[in-house]
Formats: sequence, C-alpha cells, structure tokens
Amino acid sequence: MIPNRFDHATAAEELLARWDAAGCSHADPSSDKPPFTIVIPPPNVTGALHLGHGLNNTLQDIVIRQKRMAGYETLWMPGTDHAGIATQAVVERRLKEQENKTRHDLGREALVKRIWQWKDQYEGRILGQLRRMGCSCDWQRTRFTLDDTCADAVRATFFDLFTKRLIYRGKRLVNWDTFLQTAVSDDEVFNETKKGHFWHFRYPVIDPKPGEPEFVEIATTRPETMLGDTAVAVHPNPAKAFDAVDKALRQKLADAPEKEKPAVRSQIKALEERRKSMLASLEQLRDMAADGRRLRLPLMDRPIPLVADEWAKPELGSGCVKITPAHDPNDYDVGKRCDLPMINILNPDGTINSEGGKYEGLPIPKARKAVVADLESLELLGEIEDRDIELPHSDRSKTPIEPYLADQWFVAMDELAQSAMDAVSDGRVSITPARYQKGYLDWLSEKRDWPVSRQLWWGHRIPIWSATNLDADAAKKLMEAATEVANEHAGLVQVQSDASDGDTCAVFVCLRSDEPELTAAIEALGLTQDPDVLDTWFSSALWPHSTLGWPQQTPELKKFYPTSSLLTSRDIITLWVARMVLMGLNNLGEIPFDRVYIHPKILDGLGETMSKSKGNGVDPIDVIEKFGPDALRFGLARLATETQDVRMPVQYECPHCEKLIDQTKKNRSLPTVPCAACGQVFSTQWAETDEDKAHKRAPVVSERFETARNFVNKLWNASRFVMMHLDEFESTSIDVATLQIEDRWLLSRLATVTEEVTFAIDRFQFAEASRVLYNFAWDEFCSFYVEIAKPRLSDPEQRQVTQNVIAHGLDQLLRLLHPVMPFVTESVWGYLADLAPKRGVPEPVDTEPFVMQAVWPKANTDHHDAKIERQFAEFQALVSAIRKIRASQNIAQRDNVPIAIRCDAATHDLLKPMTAYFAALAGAQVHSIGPDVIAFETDAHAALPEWDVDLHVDLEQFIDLDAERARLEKLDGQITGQIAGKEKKLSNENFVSRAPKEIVQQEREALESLKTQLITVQSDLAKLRTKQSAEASETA
RNA sequence: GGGCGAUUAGCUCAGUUGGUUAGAGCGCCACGUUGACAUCGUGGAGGUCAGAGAUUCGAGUUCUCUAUCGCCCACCA
Repeated sequence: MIPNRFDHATAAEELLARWDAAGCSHADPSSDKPPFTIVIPPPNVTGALHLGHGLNNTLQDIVIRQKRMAGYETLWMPGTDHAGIATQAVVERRLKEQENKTRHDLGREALVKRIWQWKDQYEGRILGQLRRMGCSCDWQRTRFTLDDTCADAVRATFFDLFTKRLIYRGKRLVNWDTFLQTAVSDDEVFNETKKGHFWHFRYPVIDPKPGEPEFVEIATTRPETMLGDTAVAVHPNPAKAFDAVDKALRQKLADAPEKEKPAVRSQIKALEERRKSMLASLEQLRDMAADGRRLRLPLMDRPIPLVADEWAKPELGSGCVKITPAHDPNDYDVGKRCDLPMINILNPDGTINSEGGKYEGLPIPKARKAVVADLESLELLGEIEDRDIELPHSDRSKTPIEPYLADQWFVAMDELAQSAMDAVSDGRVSITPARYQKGYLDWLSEKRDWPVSRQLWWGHRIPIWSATNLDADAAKKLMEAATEVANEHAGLVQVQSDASDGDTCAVFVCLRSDEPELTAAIEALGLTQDPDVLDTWFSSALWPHSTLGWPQQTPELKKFYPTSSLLTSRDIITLWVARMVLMGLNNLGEIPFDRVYIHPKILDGLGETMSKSKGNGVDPIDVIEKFGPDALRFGLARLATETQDVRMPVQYECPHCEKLIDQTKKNRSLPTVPCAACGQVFSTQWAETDEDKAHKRAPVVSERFETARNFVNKLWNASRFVMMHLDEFESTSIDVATLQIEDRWLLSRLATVTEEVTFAIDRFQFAEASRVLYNFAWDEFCSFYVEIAKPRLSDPEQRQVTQNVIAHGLDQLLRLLHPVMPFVTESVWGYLADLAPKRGVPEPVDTEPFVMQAVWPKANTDHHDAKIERQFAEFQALVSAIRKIRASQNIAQRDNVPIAIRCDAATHDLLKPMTAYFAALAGAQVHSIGPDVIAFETDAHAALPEWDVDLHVDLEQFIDLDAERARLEKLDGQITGQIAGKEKKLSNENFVSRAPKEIVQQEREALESLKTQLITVQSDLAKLRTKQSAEASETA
C-alpha cells in the first residue's frame, strides 16, 4: 500500500500545490494571533542561488514554520534585490560577448529594458528554487527592491532626508572604474600586489634665496598624476614627528620577541641617521612653506605652493610629498585642509583630459611613460626604485581603479549612525552570536558619511533636478521660480541652493513624486534630473518596512512591523543590517527587528567560499534532485552551529555513471575530467547551453547530504511500520499511570525532547535541534520503542493501547520534525490522518488537516518520570551487554541465547515486565531473574556495577573459548588501567585535601566498584583458563 | 597594522558552568538480515584534543605566547 521508499519528487510537487491551495503560508493582517515576521535577505537577481542561500533560507523557514505552529500569525516576506552594479555588469558583459555592443550603443532606456528581462528570468529561477526548498514564504506579497512599492519608499525616504538636510552634495573622490566607466564603492574594490616602480622627481624652487635648495625631491608610484599636482607638502614639525616614530619603535623593541629585536634596533639606528642628515633641511623647507614659497611644477609650468601638513612623513621617502587632491584620497584631505585647488586630469574613460596639457588624450600607461621620459630629458628625474605596489582593482571589471573627483550625493551619518549604535548597545536589537556586535558598533562608530550616488543606469534614479554653474542672480531667480512650483505642490517639492562650488551657484530640487506634470513643471525651469542612481543598499535598507507598504499606513505595516528576527550572513552586517536599523529608526521611529542571527558561511572542501566562477557553487536544486528537499534542509540545519565557517566538500556527479568524484583544486581548473569509475569524460564548467558542449556537465553535489537522506528514509519507514499496524485503530482515553514502562518512558522522553527542541530553535541552535531530533527519532523511537511495540501490536490484549501510544508518538515526532523536514512529515501526516484521525495521549483529539498548521507540541511535564528513564537506561545497558557478548561469540541472530540476570528484589520488580523484550532487542531468552540466580555451566559474565546487576549468558551451544578469553582479557586490561588512574589520583595528597568532598567521595566509590569488577572478571578468567587447559589435556 | 574566528578520529563536526580513560555521522574492519528500513542491524578498530608555557588537587574546556588557516576593517607618496 505505502511504498517502501519516500518518493520526494512526487510528494513535494503535490504538497506544494496543496499548501498553496489552502493558503498555508499566507499571512492575515486582521488576525488576532500575535505577529511573527521575517523579511528575507533578498537574493541578488544576478544569478541562481547556491548552498549559502540554501542554508540561509532553510533556517528562516525552520523558524517561521515553528512559530506558525506555535500559534503566531507568521509572515515570511519574500523578494529579490536589483543589485545595481552586479546586475548591470552581468548584462553588459553578455551584451559584449554576444553582440559585441556596449551600453552606449544601446542607450539608457534600452539597456534598462534588457536588465528587466534578465531580472524576470532570474527572479523566476530564484523564487522557484526557494519554493522547491519548501520555503513557506507569503508568495502573494513577493517584492522586488525596484518595484513601485519599494520605489515609493525610496522616494519618501530620500525626500525626507533631503528636507532634513541629511542629504548633501559634495565633490568627493570615488573609485573610478575606467572600464565600466562608473564609480564603484569601497566594498567593491580589492587590492592586488603588482610589481611597480617608485620614481623620484625634482621640482624646482622658484627664485631660491641664498642657502635654500634649488630643488625639492618627491617620489611617486604614479608619475602621471603629477600633472594634477597642486602642492608639495612637508611636515610642520619634523623634529616632533621623528620623536614620535622613535618612541613607537622603542616600544616595539620592548615588546618584540628576542629574535626580532636586532631588526628593530637597526630600524631605530636608521631613523637616527636619517634624522641627523635630514632634519635641518626639512625644517628649512617647513620654514619656506610658512614663508609662502612656491615651486614650479615641471611639464605644466605651473607654480604650486609648498605647504606644511602632517600627512608628509619625515621618516618616509624624501620627507616631502606631492599633493594631487583630485586623484588620491589622502591628498584630497590635505587639499581640503590647505584649501588647495583640485585639478581633475582624467576623462571618464581613463585618458588624460585637457587639464593635462600636451598629454591630453593619452591613456594612463602611455601618459606615465611620456611624463617620465620628459622629466628625464629635463634632468629632473632621480632614482627609480623597484617596488611591490598594492593596486586597487574593481571587483566587477577586474581592472585598476583610478581615484577620481566627482559630484556625489551623501547621507550624513552622524545622528543616524548613533541611533543604530544605541539600538544595539542598549539591547533593543540583539545580535547572535554576540561576538558580531563588535564589528557592527566599530563600523558605525566611524560615522563616515554614506556616498549614495552610483554612476549607473540600473537602480532608483536620484530624485533631484539641478542647475549648476549659475551666477548669483540667475540662481536667485531660479530659486524663486522653483519655490513657486513648490508652493503649488505642497509637500512634494523641496528646493535648496548651494554655493560651495567655487564662485558659481547651484539650485537643487528634490521631488517626492514622479507625476509627469510635476516633473514637467520643474524641467520647464531649465532644471535637469541627476543621471545617477542610488546605491543598492539604499533601497535594501528600507526592506523591512518598504515591503509592508510604507509610507502608506497599510494593515500589513501596522500588524507586522517591527519584524521579529533577521537571519543573515556575516558579510553584510554593516552594509545591510546596520543600515536597516538606522533607516527603520528614521522612517518609523522603531527598530526594524529585535533579534539578528548570523549563521555560518559554507566553504567548499578546500576552505574556499562557493562561487559560480570557481565552479564550486552547489545549486540546491541539484541536491534536491539527488537527495530530496528534506535531506537538503536537514543536512544544512545540522551545520548551523555557532562557528563562523563550515566546510562542505563537494563532488562532481559523473553524468554517465552517477559516481561521485571529489572536487580538487586540480580538477576544478580543468575544463573536462575523466570519470574515475567509467572513464568517460565530463565537463566541470557551467555552460550557457549544455547542448553546445561536447561533454555533459557534471552536477556539483556533496555526499554530506547522504546521512540526512538516510534519516528521511528511516523516518519514512518507521512511519510505514506504524501505519501498517494501525488498521482498526480506535482512539481511546488513556490513564497514563496504567501504561507499561516503555510507554511511559516514551512519553517522558517526548516531554524532554519537546523542551529541548523548542529551546534550541528559539535560540537559533539549529544544529542542536537537529541532533536532538535525529537521536531521539532513530535511537529511541525506532530502535527501542518500535522494536518493543512489535510483539505488543500482535497481542490482542495490548494492541489497542499500543496503537494509541505509538500513533501519538509518531504524531508528536512529525510535529517536532516538521519545521526541518516539511515534506516527509506532511506526507506521513496525510496517511496517518486516514488511519487515525483522532489521536493523542491522554485524550484523543481531532487533528489538523496539515501538520504545517498543527499545534506545536507543548512539553507535558506530567509525563516526566526520572525513575522510569533510569529504569529504561538500565534495560538498555543490559541489551547492550548481551549484544556485545553475542558479537564476541559470533552468535547468529536467529539463535536465541538463554540469560540470567542477578539483581536485587526492587530491580527485579522493575525489569520483570520487560523480560519479554530481550528477545526482540537482543535475541535473548530470560531464563531467570532475581537476587539468587546461578551462573550457567558455560557462562559469559558481565557486571553492571552502576545498577548492582550481573548478567549471565549461557554459551553452552555457542562457546568459543578463545573468543571469550579475548573478551575477558580485554576487559581486564581496561579495568586495570582505570584502577591505576584512580589510585594515582587518590594517592595524591593535594587532590584528597583540596578537591570538593563529593568529588573525592565519587572517585573512591568508583574505585571500589572497579575493584569489585576486576575481581569478578579475573575469577571468570581463571575459571575459563582452567577449563581450557582441561580441554587441552583431554584432547591430548 | 587593528579586530574576529578556527585548529578534537582518515573526512565533516559536537563537546554545557574545569571533575570517570573525549563523542556523533560518514568512511574502514568483522558479523548479520524474508517481517518498517541493505537508504538496514549489531559489534569493533581508530584521538599526545595544533605546539609551548601558566593557573589549578584536576585543563579539550581558563589565561599567555607560537604556528597554520580563514574572514572583516584600516593603510600603503
């Protein structure tokens, strides 16, 4: 009737449809139940999900399913993120590869249209992956960070911040990607060490006075930037600077381990010499700077000032530093401090612009060569050192970054950051594991303003219209006109002017709405919209409330905000979590969630993060197809410990013979690999279309899920067994006190397990919850309870009560396992409902149509029974002892062995009802039990001192004397070793006098017990030896 | 340079406030299986808890240092 393997593919498809039809995961804002909300960390629409997302979403689903069952009105808000740069870069790359076009060939509108198509395709794929994993999101509410609802939240937020003057425009250095022609954020920059040079130049001093140097020497790794130099800096107090470095070095010397001291000493010595030789000239330069002396910038023939600034480090290079404010972050700061002009010498494409004089039009490498050559011919070139240089690269295009001065919009972070820090410091928002709080607080405490402009086409367009380079008069008129429009559209237009840009003025208008009429009115005044879009994180930061309809006061927002828990990965604690907190506080005055859980990161077998480009990314769908969705989820949940990384060795599954081949650094980099089993070749790379490839691609999977798949099957088969014995089921009320010991043991254990699992899930201890469930289901429910139930189910006297208890046990187990393994539990639940629609101990009740909507078990503390658990442990110990003896004697399972159990009268009473079960569990027939049993003629003896019980197994028909002797000798060795350890400990005067009394007493008792055991074992051994030698002489 | 984390069986990981000779799953070995389950059962082998030191009667567990690996942040004329 019921198949002996769980067909997860068919079941999943059917269950998903039934859950949908019943609206199981739909959240009702008008519900009376308390709310529980999770917003999904929206996956980027850049590509498909991998196992990292698999873990993240599995954990969220476990929490949401458990809370749903526990009586909350749960909302799991799904959606995806437009991921500005990443998505645009992917689409542009394809455009280049497939059509050899750039975005400029297409134009803004057409490119954005293409990206929408891409988004539709991947959003569908991502949501499909989540669905197949069983994620119980409220799909009807699916949002996208760029959809109209989110767009309105972005507009409202931007308008608000602009009105509060928390958004401002400034010229700032950006990391310019000359290939993509866009600014990239610091987070999207990585450093790469390249071999480079350190060029020394001499800049002539203009009209040196007698005694003054004719040249000032500077050094640079980027010669072409000298075209934009606007100063040379020297330290304002070189002597003090030398002192500070000297002090730092001496401290280092004191702290350094002995073997490093010589190196530090020589550094100190070098510094002293340097000071001796350079201090005077640096102080002279400093004085010249104070005197307003200037240098002549070679090639450009431009006078530039000598300035005093602490950025110039006397201990480095020549002690002087050229200042290029428009192309270096530190120089930019100097430029600000010293009020220097900022000359941008680059075009967006990375060529030199008209500010670069005769070098105009040259790309950077050529300009660099030309500058060096020209300086050499002017005899202004000094030494050229070889040097390794850390060069910033764009993570997107993998090309070098050029620091570049551009107009950018910023969010002032001071107060916002403080509010987000307070929320965590005072505990309104908790972060688990707690160690991640530090990073969050440290990052926010810098309170660096947030640059939100991105020179992209894919994203929320900045809702600012501006006119720049106006004279004061024009600006005033424009302000008046714009203000008039603002008055006509109250609350929708905010006008500001700005005179920071040199002598010219600018007018900025922020529009709250994108009504065409309003836009037209503003554009009619000659204002144009900023071409840039907002940083992706700006819209992500609003996610917990934008998805609920804010700024509209929707029923959803009222019911489900603030949300409850956020589960995410550690790399976006600052970029995302912190910003959600501060935006939630700004927009609603309330924190967005009260608990944040950071889960570990999944690495491959080589300890590297998974990614498509490395080829080690595992698609959850591949795992689902091989092992099933429940196995995927259980396998992932048991990895979610408090550690920060977990390793998941991955394998290729040969597409020809399905053999798994370990992925290694070597085969990963090869395009094709021969299968170790069948010899046929498969491809290891992702291809756009498999048909195009000569070789079939091997899916990447991991056998880590095998255990989980086996567990699903175990549960399925145990359920199958139960249901095969539920015919003619009749539910009855049960007086627990009248139940047999094994029933009460099961109920007691269920109470404990329920407590443990509930506690663990609430604390985000997913691995612990999984472990507890696995052990209980397999080792207790299956291996003991079901085995014991077998004979009882065929006993007419006991059948009905056993059916009721076992149905209840399965029922509770299904509920507890449901959040982790929704499909198999729901499937079994359906079968069980047909057989036992009304069930439960002590009172049967009607059960819910879906386990997904069933009530989460409440630990029944009345069922706790320490005595019975102990009694059962004793029984289990006896079973285990019999099994060991049987195994050492190689006794076939079909053969029953007679046993005798010596125990006191009380134990006898407890064990008596269970004697029948020794047959099912240990293949043993209880011959006698009680205080006075006698050993068998051919006897194997095991002592269980913990309970004062002796086990005797009759080996008459089976005896293998050598094996028995080996068993006893091994036991002898083990006990002797333990005794030695204890005696050593107890003979230690310090231990006896200082350790707590109860510990010492415990040790003494343990020692006594061991000694008794040893005597027994040794006497058994002696008997055996006598017997053996007797037999030997007989044979002889 | 600053910070965080990891190092326990061949592999992947547990190990509560310090207290019997350190556990699980997989893999390995032996035996077994017609009755829910070979996606199974029973038993076994396998560990100087990265290294050194300190605290303690007692350290996988606390502290210091070292090594290796990983991540985050900052900086580098």
